[in-house]
Amino acid sequence: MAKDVKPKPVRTVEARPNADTLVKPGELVDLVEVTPLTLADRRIYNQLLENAWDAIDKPVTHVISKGDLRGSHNSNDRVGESIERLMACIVKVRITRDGAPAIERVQLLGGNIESSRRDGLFEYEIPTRLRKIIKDSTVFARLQREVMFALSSKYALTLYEMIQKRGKLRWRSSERFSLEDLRGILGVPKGKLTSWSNLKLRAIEPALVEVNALSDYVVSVEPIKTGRRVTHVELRWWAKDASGTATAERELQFSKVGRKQRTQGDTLPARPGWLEARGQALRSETYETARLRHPGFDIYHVEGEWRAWAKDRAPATDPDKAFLAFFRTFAERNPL
DNA sequence: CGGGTTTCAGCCAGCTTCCG
DNA sequence: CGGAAGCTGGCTGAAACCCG
Repeated sequence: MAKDVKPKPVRTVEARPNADTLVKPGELVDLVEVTPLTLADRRIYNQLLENAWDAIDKPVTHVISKGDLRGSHNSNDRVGESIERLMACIVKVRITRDGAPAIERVQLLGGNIESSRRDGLFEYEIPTRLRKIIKDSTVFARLQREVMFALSSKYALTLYEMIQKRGKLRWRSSERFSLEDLRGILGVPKGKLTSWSNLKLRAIEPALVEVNALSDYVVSVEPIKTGRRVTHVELRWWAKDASGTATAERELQFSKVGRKQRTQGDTLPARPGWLEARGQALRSETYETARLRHPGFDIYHVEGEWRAWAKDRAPATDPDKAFLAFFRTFAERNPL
């Protein structure tokens, strides 16, 4: 550890959870490789981290009631299985050490004791090396517990964590991943979802729908091709405006029954790839406005028409307004 | 023809209901 | 009350289908 450190950036350890949020080290989100964990496992692990947070940097044994861990399941039987999976899980963590990239390997969970009483306590330790990772964190994610518990797809939680972490990074709002990295980060088991189409359909899209509906960020994933093959994706995100955040909060109050219908009806489909090739996406509010003003129209089709129309003209000073103006005339000329 | 998308049926986890 | 059985919906790979 270098002694002559410059002014330190915010460190994960300095961020304390409050009633509504819990904090998870940013580095843990970028799992390069992980043995498959279920959604319940991840939730339990986050609970354990939060519970230990006040003394996370000390070599002590933490204690939590098993009742707090079992979530909605009406017995403790699965807690033990989750704990075993967590202990067996060895993660490779991509870190920066003295400016150079490095890979660190560590178990998620140290030794522990599970009392056999039904309402018993669970004692556990955070591995030393993991504590060090937490201490060295320069990026942190603030996880809203309510959102975390509402997410139902196992990939949605991971995606949400990624965005929470990256959302704090003001100086960028997109990042490129190779498909292989993305599978690793999302925790897709080895050998599963090997084709892009299946990966998109089964992992990415369900996760996007949920995260967009329930978090305070809007997220999109665009495929990037090398030749004809999709080899990378561009992950973009931006903060929702106030009304979007309010909608997400309101949705969290509802039962999750029927959420699928509501969120799907409420979320714009992803911008198709062929449009991407013809110009940069407009602001999300613009699409939202267009959708509200002209319900029933295929927004991306109209955008295509607009791009074709505008191709030979001087670029508009305000493309968003120009598009909305074009949309109005288009809707008048082509009533549904 | 290569590659992406849609559809299908099997499988499994989680939840609810039933029964002792 | 606790466990077993049954149900439901999501996840999955494969195969059919579609497109440039």
